Amino acid sequence: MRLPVRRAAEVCPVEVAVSILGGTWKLTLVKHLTAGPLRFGQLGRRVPAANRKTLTRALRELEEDGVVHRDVHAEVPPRVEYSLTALGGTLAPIVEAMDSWGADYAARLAADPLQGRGSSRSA
Amino acid sequence: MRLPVRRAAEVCPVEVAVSILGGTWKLTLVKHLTAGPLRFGQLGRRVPAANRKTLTRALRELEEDGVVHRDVHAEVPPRVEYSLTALGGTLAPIVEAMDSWGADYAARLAADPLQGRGSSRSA
DNA sequence: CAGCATCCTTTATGATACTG
DNA sequence: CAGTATCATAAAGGATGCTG
Repeated sequence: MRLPVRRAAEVCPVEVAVSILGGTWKLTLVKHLTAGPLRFGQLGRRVPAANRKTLTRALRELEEDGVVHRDVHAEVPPRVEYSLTALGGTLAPIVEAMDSWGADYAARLAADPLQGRGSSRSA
Repeated sequence: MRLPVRRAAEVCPVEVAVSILGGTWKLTLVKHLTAGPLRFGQLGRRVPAANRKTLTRALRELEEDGVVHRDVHAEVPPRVEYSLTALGGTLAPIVEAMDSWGADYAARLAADPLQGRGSSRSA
């Protein structure tokens, strides 16, 4: 459903960013990683609504897109640390802008529960 | 597939923004409307890759979410103008941030065509 | 012109259970 | 612990044709 990055690039630069970051949980994951590297389980506890498979897929795609680095430690039990790449670090302004906009939007919803469609899209 | 806004709000503010703006074409439409109101056909010509139905749906959802205003003129032939609401106008920083990030990303791709997955997601 | 109706395909996301 | 495998489902996005 999401545009391939190269095709998005032919349309509009914003669409490139959307195709890489638009997936559910992806920007939330990036946001949490902004504070520093986290293990798979730690990320999972920070985003309980996402199951392991979904989480794995999102992280793999972010990795393929060069946003996230995956560090597998050869230990038992396994330890896998995720961190932002240099490119991923450049997402900070986007994360901040969307975080504050989303917070404002949520505040409006709370103030006027009748506004917006709110439940027209499932999970 | 996309989270309902209210559920997203329980997870993370960034997820609220993603649920509203994450759909294909949506941020591109907002970007074009930043320059001023546009008619349906004008928007379509600016985003030729999206067909009428997809365009209509995206605009309706943006309208329901309070980002876009739809102005139907009682004329023949019909004239429908889309514009940003006040709330939609507050998206400018996000649009700018994602536009420049996407442009940088596309430039990297062009410089090193082997990087990224680029075609792992269809349209 | 700006849509809507219909039908279709893809795939994102999830539930659940198993494994090195 | 950090996954993978399998199966299921809804919904996003699209093609095409009709209409006030």
